[in-house]
Amino acid sequence: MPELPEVETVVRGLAPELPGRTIRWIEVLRPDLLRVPASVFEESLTGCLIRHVSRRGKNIVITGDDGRVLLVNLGMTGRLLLSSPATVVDSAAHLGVRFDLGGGYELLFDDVRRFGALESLDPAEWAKRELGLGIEPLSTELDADRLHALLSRSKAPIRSWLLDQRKLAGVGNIYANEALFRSGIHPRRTARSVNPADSRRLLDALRTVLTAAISAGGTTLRDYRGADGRPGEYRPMLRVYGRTAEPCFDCGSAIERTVIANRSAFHCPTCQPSGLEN
DNA sequence: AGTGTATCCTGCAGGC
DNA sequence: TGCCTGCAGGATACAC
Repeated sequence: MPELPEVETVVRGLAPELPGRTIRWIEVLRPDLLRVPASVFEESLTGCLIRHVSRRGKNIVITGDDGRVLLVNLGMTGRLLLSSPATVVDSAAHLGVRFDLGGGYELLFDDVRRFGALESLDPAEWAKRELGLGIEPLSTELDADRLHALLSRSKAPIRSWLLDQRKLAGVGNIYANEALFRSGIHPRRTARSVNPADSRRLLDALRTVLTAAISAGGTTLRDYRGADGRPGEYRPMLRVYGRTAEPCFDCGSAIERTVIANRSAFHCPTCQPSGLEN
């Protein structure tokens, strides 16, 4: 599911509500969402005073007063919902973990497919984990030159490169395909074939798409919801993702679906030449 | 070392 | 109606 804009939307929904609240108790209904025994998870977080909510890549980072981090990855179908006295959530059909925050507030992790994960990390573990994540695409530390330098080291298909969280953190299949369309780059071209001018356009396209999607509250294909339970509204703005055989908005050619590394890729055969024609 | 493939899991759409 | 196949916003253990 959830890529950077969706996770950012969840974080923005939780950030005004969670800090200052304490995790009173935790109920684990689906232990396979954790990487440690439920008792260990519960013990490490019960009593934790929440200080801060942020995002790193596709991860929701909930930091406690002692620096401990509750790291939430939504996987494909995960939802992190805030139930409050004013807005009671009763739609969690696949509830996995429930955090009681007192005062009628509950943080609910709901996940149909259970590809999501919740982890409790001490500051050192979190610092180590974060080192493994690539640069944030919206960070000012990333510019076209740096992106080009990173791309030039890989002969992986550019679509695969964009999905690799160790290189760039937060981009998933929807926005990778959308950004490649907008920058006129065929998804199967090698990363190192992307020249400086391409890199400039790709970075601009990534930022345009991610920023617009955040403004729309993300893209809901089926399962995604914000912390308030509302779907995202970016779907109608998608230009290639899920539009197999439909006309390209720019040139009218039929959008093609191919498979790269076991995952669908969508592109316009006219607007995104493979570079292998001649 | 750096890639692509297969797998985890459930639900839904489409074909017959 | 019902069965079957394929497909889905992700991450990761493997084989090459």
